[in-house]
Amino acid sequence: MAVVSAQTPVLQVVWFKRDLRWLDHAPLVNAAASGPVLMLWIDEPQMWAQADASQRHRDFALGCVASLAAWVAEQGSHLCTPCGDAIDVLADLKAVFGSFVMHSFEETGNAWSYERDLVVASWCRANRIIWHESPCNGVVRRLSSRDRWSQHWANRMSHAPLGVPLALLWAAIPKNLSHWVCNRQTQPQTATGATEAHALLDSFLMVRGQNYRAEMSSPLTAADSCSRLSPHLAWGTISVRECVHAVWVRRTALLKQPAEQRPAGFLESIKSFESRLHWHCHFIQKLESEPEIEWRNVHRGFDGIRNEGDPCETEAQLLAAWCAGQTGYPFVDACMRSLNATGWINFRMRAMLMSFASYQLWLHWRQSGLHLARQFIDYEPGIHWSQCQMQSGVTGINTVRIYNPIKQGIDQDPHGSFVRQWVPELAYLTNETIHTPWLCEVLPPNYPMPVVDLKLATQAAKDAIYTQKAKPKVKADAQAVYEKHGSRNPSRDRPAKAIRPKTRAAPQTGSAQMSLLF
DNA sequence: AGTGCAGTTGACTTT
DNA sequence: TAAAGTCAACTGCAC
Repeated sequence: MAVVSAQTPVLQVVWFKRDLRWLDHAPLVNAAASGPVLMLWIDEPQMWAQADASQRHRDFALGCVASLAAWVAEQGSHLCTPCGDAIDVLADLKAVFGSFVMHSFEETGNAWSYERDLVVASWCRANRIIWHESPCNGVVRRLSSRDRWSQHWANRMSHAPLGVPLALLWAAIPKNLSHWVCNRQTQPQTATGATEAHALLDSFLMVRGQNYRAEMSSPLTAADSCSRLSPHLAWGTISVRECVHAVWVRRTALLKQPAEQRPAGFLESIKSFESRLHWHCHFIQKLESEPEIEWRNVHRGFDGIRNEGDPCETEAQLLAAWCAGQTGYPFVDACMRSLNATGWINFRMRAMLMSFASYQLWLHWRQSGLHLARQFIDYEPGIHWSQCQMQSGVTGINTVRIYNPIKQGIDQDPHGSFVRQWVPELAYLTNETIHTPWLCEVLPPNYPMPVVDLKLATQAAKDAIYTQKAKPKVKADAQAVYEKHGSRNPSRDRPAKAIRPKTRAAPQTGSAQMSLLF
């Protein structure tokens, strides 16, 4: 066995994955403290070939990589961005450097990335390479119980975000690896990366977020009033902890102002934003604890209620209409077309789109979920698949929420301006008819009739889902899902209601624990 | 002035 | 992050 002298500087490889930043980056700090650092991002063709990946993701990620590369260049080194399988790249590194220590964040990703990390871990073991993985945001690896999860999260957030390493010694990149060096000329010139993330956070907390709470629900206002940090959190150009600490700083500043000078609603909006940062990790934790969430119902008692195989002809047509924004329901179509064009739509509309596909169209969430995954620039596997399952009613622990697209349209887009923008063939209709064009005397040309009857389809979906939910075995098994994944955070629960006088005794609905779910 | 009543509101339950 | 239905309290108004 070779004896490595204490003086031998061992190469420290920082493997960047979905953490394309230099601030609050534990692997970078740890690497810098241990030896000469080589910065690595691997362009993995297999990753981009997965069913949930899209060019849109790649464009965003490459922009962030370019921004990271620019920072590394300013620091006097180079970001290595080889293309290929991680194993092959690591083998090349070993061939050139002999040995190294690798640092990265724990990744909670799709099945492909999970498998890849298992292969990398086993390669590291076989090749005597030490791989240090740092916890990512509030997600806990090998979590034994959900009971104390909120405390875990609070503890993670309580420490100040890490700065740039005080001393950074760069490893020399040998000539035979010079083709790995990121050539920024070939990267897209999108303005993105950590700098943009911090600019968004700042403008949100100082200005745009004042009416976040009130304006996040409508697609007319959400685009400006929401933080728009989601793709940055997904690609790690900013950490959740950086956001949380910025929220605390802003809240302190607001509280210092005399109440009458304080911008109305800002504190409430910031509180709402902070709770969503908590949710962010809460949902990713589900995928971390149960990777099968990506393709299998969390509650197996809902297996088979929808077609899990290849879509039949009717289903394929419904799915295609939904994906293309051609369902005949103007608000659904406007939201989908807007999403397809921009890569983003607000949360409530995402829920409505998913609800429509899952209930009125009765499509399995995996099919519709893949379309959304590819469209969302901010696709975050843990959040996405948890949400898909929730909005399809197959978790067993969440309230069934079936959205009415006509009501949502009237509530969130009362003057039809969002519909007019994205469904121009309906632009000439009046406010009164724009959400129900099939009721017009003369049908709008070039716009489809509803692909399903809303009333009938909604009723059929309710019957099916509630029948399933009411089965004793399904009810009983929901408890196990709750134990594994349910939120124990009481602050997310509705406060206990005061007992109203003169009413009959309120019947107990569900267990005390179940009422803690959101 | 007090009563009857249709319509509204809000809290709560069911699906 | 739902929607629809139920029930009781409340409101405005006519007698």
